[in-house]
Amino acid sequence: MGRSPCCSKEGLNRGAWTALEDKILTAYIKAHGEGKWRNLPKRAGLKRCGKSCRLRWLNYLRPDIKRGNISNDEEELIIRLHKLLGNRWSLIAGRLPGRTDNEIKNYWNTTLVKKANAQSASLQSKIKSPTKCRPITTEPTTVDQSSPTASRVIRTKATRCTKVMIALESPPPLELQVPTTNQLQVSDLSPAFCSGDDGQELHNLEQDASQFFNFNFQASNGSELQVDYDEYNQDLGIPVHSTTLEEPMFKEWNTDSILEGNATLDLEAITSLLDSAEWP
DNA sequence: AATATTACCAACCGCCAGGGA
DNA sequence: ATCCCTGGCGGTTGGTAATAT
Repeated sequence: MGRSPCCSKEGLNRGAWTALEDKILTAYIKAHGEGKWRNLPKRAGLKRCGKSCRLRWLNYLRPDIKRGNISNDEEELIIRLHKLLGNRWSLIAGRLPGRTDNEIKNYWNTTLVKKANAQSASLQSKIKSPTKCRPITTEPTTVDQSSPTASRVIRTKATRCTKVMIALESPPPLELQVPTTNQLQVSDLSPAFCSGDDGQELHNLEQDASQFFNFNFQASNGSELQVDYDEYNQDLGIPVHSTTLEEPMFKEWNTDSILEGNATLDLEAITSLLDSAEWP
């Protein structure tokens, strides 16, 4: 006997989410909170599997999701954590506020695997000829200026960021010490990369991290997130019910109210943990 | 300019663990 | 103790944009 599916898939929408579905899901969760995923689609009037709703919310719609490319610092952290934790994406993501396990998994599978392979190849060649040092080539950090509020179009398709636009008022880029080739090689073998003179790095990282969260998730004015249930339900061919989404429900929709007070990246603590002898 | 290939990422799938009945 | 439900996780797939030929 096979396992019963999480929900009946008949008549359900599949594939990319539409902007309207996103609005409905967002509004519903804002009003009723997360959880009860199985019942959520029916109650929200969505023709989606509950699992799909959960995934969409966690990976895309959550207001504390950090959009934009992975920074070099995050990348280094991912690499180090992956070394320690393996493919425990949720654990890794838990140490990178605003990043989802899916995003990190994708990033690893598409980008870092190649770098890791290149590194190991480099390491092997280094062992054969120790004088040859191949530094890790890090791609230039790009800044995706398309915040969730920057556009009303909710992109659900894969988008590649190839053009970099840096706003004049943007904070100066992180002045991280670029690790020397030797340091990288050492880090390749042990989690001791961050030991030593990285106090300033961590300070900068912390500052940078706080910038991630000090912005206000632009509380949508009611009209922008207003969901026309009637129209949507008619489109779906389901009975119209009178769900009213009150505008005030969006008033406190910002990261300050959603994130915990200490949600800023405690990279220092993370690094200390990684470097501590107690870490397995 | 057209076509083929590659890169990327959102979404899906199946399995598993924890908790409640 | 057992069963069932729910939520969560990691692997994989499919679609599309970008790039190469």
